[in-house]
Amino acid sequence: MSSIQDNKFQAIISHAKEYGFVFPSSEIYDGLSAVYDYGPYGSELKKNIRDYWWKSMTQLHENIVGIDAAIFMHPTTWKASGHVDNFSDPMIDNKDSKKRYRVDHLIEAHADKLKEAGKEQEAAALLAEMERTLDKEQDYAAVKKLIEEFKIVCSVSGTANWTEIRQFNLMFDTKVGSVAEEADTIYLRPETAQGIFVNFLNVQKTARMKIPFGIAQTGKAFRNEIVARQFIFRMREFEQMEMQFFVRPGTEGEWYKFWKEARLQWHLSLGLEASKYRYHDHVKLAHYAKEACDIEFEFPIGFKEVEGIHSRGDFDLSQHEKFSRKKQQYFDNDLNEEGKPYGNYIPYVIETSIGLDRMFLLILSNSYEEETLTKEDGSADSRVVLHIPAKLAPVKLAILPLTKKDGLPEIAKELMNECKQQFKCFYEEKDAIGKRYRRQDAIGTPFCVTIDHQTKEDQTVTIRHRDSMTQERVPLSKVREIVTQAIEK
RNA sequence: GCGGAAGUAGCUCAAUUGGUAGAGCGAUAGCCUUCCAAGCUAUAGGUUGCGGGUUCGACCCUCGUCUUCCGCUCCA
Repeated sequence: MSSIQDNKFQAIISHAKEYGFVFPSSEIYDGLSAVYDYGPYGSELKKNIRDYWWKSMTQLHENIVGIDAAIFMHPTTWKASGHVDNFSDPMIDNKDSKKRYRVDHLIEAHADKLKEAGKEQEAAALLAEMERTLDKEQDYAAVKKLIEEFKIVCSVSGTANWTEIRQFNLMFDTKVGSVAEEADTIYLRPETAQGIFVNFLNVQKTARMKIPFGIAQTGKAFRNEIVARQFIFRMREFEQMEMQFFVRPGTEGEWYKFWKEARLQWHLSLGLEASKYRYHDHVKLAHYAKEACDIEFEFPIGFKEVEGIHSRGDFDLSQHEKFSRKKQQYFDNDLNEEGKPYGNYIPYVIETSIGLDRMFLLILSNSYEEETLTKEDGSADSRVVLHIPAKLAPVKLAILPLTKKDGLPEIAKELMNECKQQFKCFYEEKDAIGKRYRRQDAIGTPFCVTIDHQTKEDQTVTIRHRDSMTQERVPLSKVREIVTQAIEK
């Protein structure tokens, strides 16, 4: 990462705070690491991105419906999904090499060494002891002792200078039940997907969906990241926009291809440059995946994942069928080549999963520009402008009377009342007009309308375009239509 | 988690060898009525990150602590 890009990223973070897009969480208490709050303009932008996604999924696709599942889910959900077992391993660090190990891997590797050296009994004893202390009792002090007794050393530093054993748990947990002792531990969901899977049949039956069909959901998810940095790119609390698409087994390949292409098109539909996007196909796949790729975008901090498309097979539904003992099958009435119904099966799933906060950062960082201008008298000038796509901009139209006298504010307020029904407007009569334009540039408002003395004579106003800074004279009565057209484009 | 650097007004920065904090911008109110920031007046805003120590006296020296940034480590 170059220092220029680095500075740009810092500038964007500062701008986001200064203009009410993103604040560090709990800032007056020195902040909370890897958690951020969205301010007045940030929450508008975020909502607009979410709405645009939601509409493109559930309104433009007749075979996709939405749900809003709870963040709390039955704890068994996460056993079924693999999150409990696969992502909560005890870890230990070697203080000299700074290398971090999964404790079970470290001990198993040592046992293998013992076996190679012909000390079968010792190896067996070690593994048995690990099973008792680590897996059954989860007595980390005893496991640490075990490591010391067997003089297990780090393969890099060769020392046995270990930290305490710590559990790096992906999931946050909390207690359900008002009486503490009787309370059960439940988890804050680490992904929204499982809320869709456990409701698969509810949705399919009540909305009378036929395969292939999709279920979309947006919502918060929580992950205990080991290192959380890079602003809102990696947060402990974040929002996902996910769509799980259920298909007949055997057709997953073509649907994976379809969604891989369709999702990139969605990004490009916002007018973002294709050259800033690329696919990253996964070679090493997660435990649930058959095929997977990321859509990456060139952020100021380099190419980073914004969205993932995964072919999950029937892993999730099969797991839930196994753990819940409830059939998760779909009866397919369509006829196969032999003229018979396809019959019962567990559908395969193609997942599209995009991080709303990452999309927000994408829009923000890609929109940000420090422009150098030349004034009419030849002197240098500058402005900071956010080229946010009009349909996503927090404020669509600023209504500015040139002066606050002579009846201009009255006309402006009339226009305000007309337009605010339709889209977000901002009214301001203070300060020089140039200064007001700059303030709107800084929050990405695509249009400014100025009411002047001529307006009183011929009912026209100047409309000023953010990106080009050009102005045109238009009838007052056309303003609402012009803005509406631009944001629906 | 480890190593390095930094914390003074919303932002950018001042404050002579230690002598109880200032400016510009920004904000707010008013003046001016002007189509692309930086005209005039006034006002608000700081236990100098926090806590201890040294000192007659600490933004300044010292110790601890917290936070942020950079690098390493980890990452579904």
